[in-house]
Amino acid sequence: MKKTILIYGLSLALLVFVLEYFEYRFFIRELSTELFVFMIALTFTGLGLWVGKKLTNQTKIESPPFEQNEKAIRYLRISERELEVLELVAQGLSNKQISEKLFVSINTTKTHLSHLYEKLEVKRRTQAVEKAKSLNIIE
Amino acid sequence: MKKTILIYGLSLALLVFVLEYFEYRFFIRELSTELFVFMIALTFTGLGLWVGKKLTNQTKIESPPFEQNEKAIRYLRISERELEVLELVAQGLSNKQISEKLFVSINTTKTHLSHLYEKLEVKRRTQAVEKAKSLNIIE
DNA sequence: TGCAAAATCATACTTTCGGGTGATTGCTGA
DNA sequence: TCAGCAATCACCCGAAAGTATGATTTTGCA
Repeated sequence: MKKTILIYGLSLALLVFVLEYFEYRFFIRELSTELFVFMIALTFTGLGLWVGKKLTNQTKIESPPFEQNEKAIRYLRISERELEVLELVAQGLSNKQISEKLFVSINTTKTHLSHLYEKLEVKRRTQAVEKAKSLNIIE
Repeated sequence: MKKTILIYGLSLALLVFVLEYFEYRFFIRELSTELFVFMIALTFTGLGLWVGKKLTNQTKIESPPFEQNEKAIRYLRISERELEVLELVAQGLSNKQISEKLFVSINTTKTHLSHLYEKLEVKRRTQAVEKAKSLNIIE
């Protein structure tokens, strides 16, 4: 990334110095204004594209980011606790294991799950996980 | 995408006309050459970045490719039929539904599943789906 | 302060899953 | 040709999951 920025800066500086060196007035009078502006614009659009590509490539390789769809969660009225249960279900835990992890009874876990099924409009835990993932509610 | 290109073209044209209209020479003499070039360069670098972002976003949304890990399938000795069952499980279907879809008895489905659990070294269908996805055995 | 959610738990009942065992058929490679 | 595997099915049992209903406590917000 630093390299990218460096190259970009150097290109910019280079352009300025080249213009100075070769008497920029000459260019301006020989070529039309439009053409002059065009050249700079095109060059730096290209540079911008290139820089953008470099940057996005790097950031995308470094971190494939997951952003939770909070709108969906709010819209479906899924509570904090329900979300916790959902995440554990997605990890393949049984109701018993979930209960132990959250320090509640198995009945509580089952209640949360029932509510989740209603809200997600599904019948089984596997479907709940599927749907939640497709809605970006869980990773 | 067309919109993006359109906006880019319009911006470019706009710059030219604005310069013409306001007597570009005035600007050039008032500001230094470096600054003038800088402004155009920065503007169009920004535009380039923006255009690049628009374009890459589109191409990336269009093609999220999935390539099945056949090596893993072979290594784990997962059969054709088992894979079919696995895919349906991942879609959240019950054993009964899977059996109906594959035109076999529920017992057959259960047998396939048992074998899958052994091969994937898991205990439950949710875990099987999890593991299979992490191994790129299924989408 | 008071109400509506949310969180908790219980009991009872049904359905689905998963494990174990065993059997038949058909294909394939040594 | 025979061993081995894949695919099919059956039966049984216990565990896990899911449904229904009802109750109590906590809590956030108007």
